Amino acid sequence: MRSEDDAIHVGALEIHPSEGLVLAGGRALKLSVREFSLLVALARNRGAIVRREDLFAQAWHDELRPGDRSIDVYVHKLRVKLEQALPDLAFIHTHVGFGYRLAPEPLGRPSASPPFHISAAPEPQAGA
Amino acid sequence: MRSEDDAIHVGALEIHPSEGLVLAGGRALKLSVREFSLLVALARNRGAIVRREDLFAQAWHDELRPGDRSIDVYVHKLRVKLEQALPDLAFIHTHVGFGYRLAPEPLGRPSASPPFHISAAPEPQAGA
DNA sequence: CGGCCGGTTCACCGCTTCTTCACCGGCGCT
DNA sequence: AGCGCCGGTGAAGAAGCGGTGAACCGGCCG
Repeated sequence: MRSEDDAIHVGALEIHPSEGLVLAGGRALKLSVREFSLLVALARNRGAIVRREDLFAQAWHDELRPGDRSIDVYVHKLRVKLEQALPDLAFIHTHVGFGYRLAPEPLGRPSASPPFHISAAPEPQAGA
Repeated sequence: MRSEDDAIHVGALEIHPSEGLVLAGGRALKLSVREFSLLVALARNRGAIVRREDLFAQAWHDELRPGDRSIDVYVHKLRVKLEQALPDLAFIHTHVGFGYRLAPEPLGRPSASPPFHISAAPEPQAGA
């Protein structure tokens, strides 16, 4: 009750950066420190595409070295846990060559009427 | 007796901080002073993740020294007594790297049956 | 005086977490 | 068609953190 002032809401996700707590549909998620940091970094820029370097800087407090795949691994871990908590929504979206974007979108086609429009994003949906 | 104003309810737990009394499913628990203080500290922040330093400050009224494992030991003692009183619920949850959280949750993995209701606004946030 | 009880500290151990590697499929480019 | 870039994913290995039983201590009560 006291910790809602700093909560970030992303769809059914409720993130409390200062507490290390994430509620998914009301249920507490069990995230590791890294997973949580990464989610917070994405959440602070929710709706926008965040570059890998920025994510690493915000979540690892260090500089991303070439060849480091840590972010990919943790994005995957986060996706797994989020999907298991909220199976009907996709939260973390990949923008190849740009970075990741956090937003609650229904599975399947996120393009019926996307609230976002990316100017130069090459959407990989063009079926051959 | 009926000081309900200061009673903290956590699932089947009923905690009376000012009386030193804890009822688990109606039965009184026999807790030591430390155990009780720790439980109260957790209960006052129920649902939230409480850092070890904060728990120690609230329950021991002292500053947690590095390497002090007292909290771990007492969390364990509490878990044993709580589990023996209410075998079907887990109350104290560990969040590695963050702290502990008090909340009644069914054993196993929280999957498709939330222990509590949360009116998480399922906003598809499409409109805009 | 001896036993009991609660609190603290210690030691060991198992699970969790983090990092890195390897492999794969998709895609654009040559 | 072949190649290289990029991200997805599973796994291995090492390190960190927390769980747990027991020893150790001091106070209290019988």
